[in-house]
Amino acid sequence: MNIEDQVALLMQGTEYGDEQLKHNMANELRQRLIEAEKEHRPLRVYCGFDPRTSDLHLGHTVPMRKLRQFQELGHEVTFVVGSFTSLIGDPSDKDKLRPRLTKQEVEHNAQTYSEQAYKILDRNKTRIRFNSEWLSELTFAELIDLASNFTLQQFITRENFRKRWENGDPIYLHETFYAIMQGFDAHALKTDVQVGGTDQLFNIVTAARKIMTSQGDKPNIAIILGILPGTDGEIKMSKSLGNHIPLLSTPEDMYGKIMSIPDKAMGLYMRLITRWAPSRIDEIEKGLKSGDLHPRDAKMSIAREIVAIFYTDEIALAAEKSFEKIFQQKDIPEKIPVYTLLPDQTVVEVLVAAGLVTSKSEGRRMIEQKGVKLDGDTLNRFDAPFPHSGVLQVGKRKFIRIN
RNA sequence: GGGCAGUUACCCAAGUGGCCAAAGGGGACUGACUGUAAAUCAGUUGGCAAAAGCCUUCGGAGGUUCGAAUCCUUCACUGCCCA
Repeated sequence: MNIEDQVALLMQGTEYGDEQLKHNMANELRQRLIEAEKEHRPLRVYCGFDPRTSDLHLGHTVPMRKLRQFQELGHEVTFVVGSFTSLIGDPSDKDKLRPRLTKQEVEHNAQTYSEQAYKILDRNKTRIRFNSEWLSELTFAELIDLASNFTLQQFITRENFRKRWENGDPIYLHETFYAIMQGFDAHALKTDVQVGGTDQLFNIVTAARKIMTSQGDKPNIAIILGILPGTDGEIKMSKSLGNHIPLLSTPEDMYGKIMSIPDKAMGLYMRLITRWAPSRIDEIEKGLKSGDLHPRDAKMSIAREIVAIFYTDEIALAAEKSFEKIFQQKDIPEKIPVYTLLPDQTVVEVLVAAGLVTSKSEGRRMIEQKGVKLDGDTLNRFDAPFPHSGVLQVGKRKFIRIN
């Protein structure tokens, strides 16, 4: 791929909050690509991951997709596990109990994390490093030297610190070290490019580049990716906000959840998580604008593409068929879980036992709201004995076969 | 170290002795409408119970009271001010 096309692809989905900065980064990226080509070397690209969560969702895959694009263009990708950070423990989220992880836990999480990451990254082309390798070696004197590159004002004017400052939320001194640590990662790896979300803008653009410069390195180029909204289409995808799409969803569920995002979020989904090239995305957006392409069909192709990333093309197609059956023909899907009826179970007991609802009260509510159907007939009595075997539907998307 | 303010359900936030399972908003869920959505409208949103009702919950632990989210003591955490 020629360098201009590489730049276009690699800048796809980036969000710097400042056109000038975006422009500068694109230019630097172009220069660095030219340089690397002359030197017959790939770019060194890295992204850090916090191994604390192991239940990943689509939002976590955004930087991975970007790394994959680099891999496909022949560049060298390092997946850095933020093991050092985890060992220290981050108290900034006071609601969440964030215990220090042991070395074993970090390694275990890193393992499960990377297994999910390999759905996107090319396993053979990915290097995994733990940042405790170099961060644990730093001396206090070295830390002071690194820290002297920054002023408190730089931190306090940062939006996320400023907000907390204004709200009276705690800002711990050591939180400022994270930026320094991240910068040191880039220095230790001598990276050309660093990938991260908009929340990493400061860490990458300001901190990492400054530290690298101070250590005599060429500063790395920041690829800052936009935030993937959740199923509500507005707010950042996050498990705690309940708007996430887990990677471990079933294909049908994943497909359905993607279909439920509002139309306006399609652009970000295409740019941030599909494998599509900029030209293809342009084409779709033109079609949508002119009315030649129905938004529903566009969204269906996005859903199919995303499911195919985590499963296979065949499975994605099957998920699509199943979706069409449920929503367009109002039929039941082909493959659904099975629950075997026990003697004397009432309707609500079956709902709970089959895991369709989390409590009897919720089951009762569902029935009162006419959200429970057996073979298409709405069930009205939750205390009645379960009528007969058949297909039980709860809400729009949950089905189970009752034997 | 001292003084003051604060900690409420998934999140934000009201409530300052009984009418509080706890206002309001957001989110989530269900239904109607649709294109699957969005927007809009209606409803639900601690658990158990058919229901009346019962049980658990307002940072933790004790106490006062017929009765506590609300008063007292103490512990933990947070902020502000002073040192």
